[in-house]
Amino acid sequence: MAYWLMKSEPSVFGLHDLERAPDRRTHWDGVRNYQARNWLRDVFRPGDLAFLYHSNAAATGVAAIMEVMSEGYPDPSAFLSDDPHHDPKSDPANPTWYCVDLQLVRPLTRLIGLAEIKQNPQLASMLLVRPGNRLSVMPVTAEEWAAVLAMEQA
DNA sequence: GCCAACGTTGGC
DNA sequence: GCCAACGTTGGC
Repeated sequence: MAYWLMKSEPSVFGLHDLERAPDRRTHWDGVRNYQARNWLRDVFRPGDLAFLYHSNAAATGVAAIMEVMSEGYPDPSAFLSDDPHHDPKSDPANPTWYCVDLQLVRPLTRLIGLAEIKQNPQLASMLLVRPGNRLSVMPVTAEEWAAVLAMEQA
């Protein structure tokens, strides 16, 4: 079982939206980065857990825990001409982009802020805090996962 | 809103 | 295949 971190701008889709979604479940579509695509397509498995991370917001940080509910499958938004994530170069017969389904497990009792995460020596090597990292989907180690959750009580 | 850092594109 | 220009991400 693997752990992941998924970034989303709360003004576009955040914890609030996930809590209101049917079954508190969503299609995590629109990822347009090849490294992230490879993980979604090849590595994500049902039962994996993922942090929901709020990016580009007044308060950035880890907001919730989600569970992976599907294997990776072709991202339908790539084929919709009126979708903001439309990619005319993606061939439905050989899709470029993949997505997964995620379900809310629970919100964290408080937002674990990026600044706190950067200050935690246990999380110094977390991909999230690597300078210039622009991945919107990234793996989290079991140790990092536990260290973030330990901060929830602080 | 600024801007640094990065991935992608496209000319050659 | 190189690499400069461009667009995007995302913290601040």
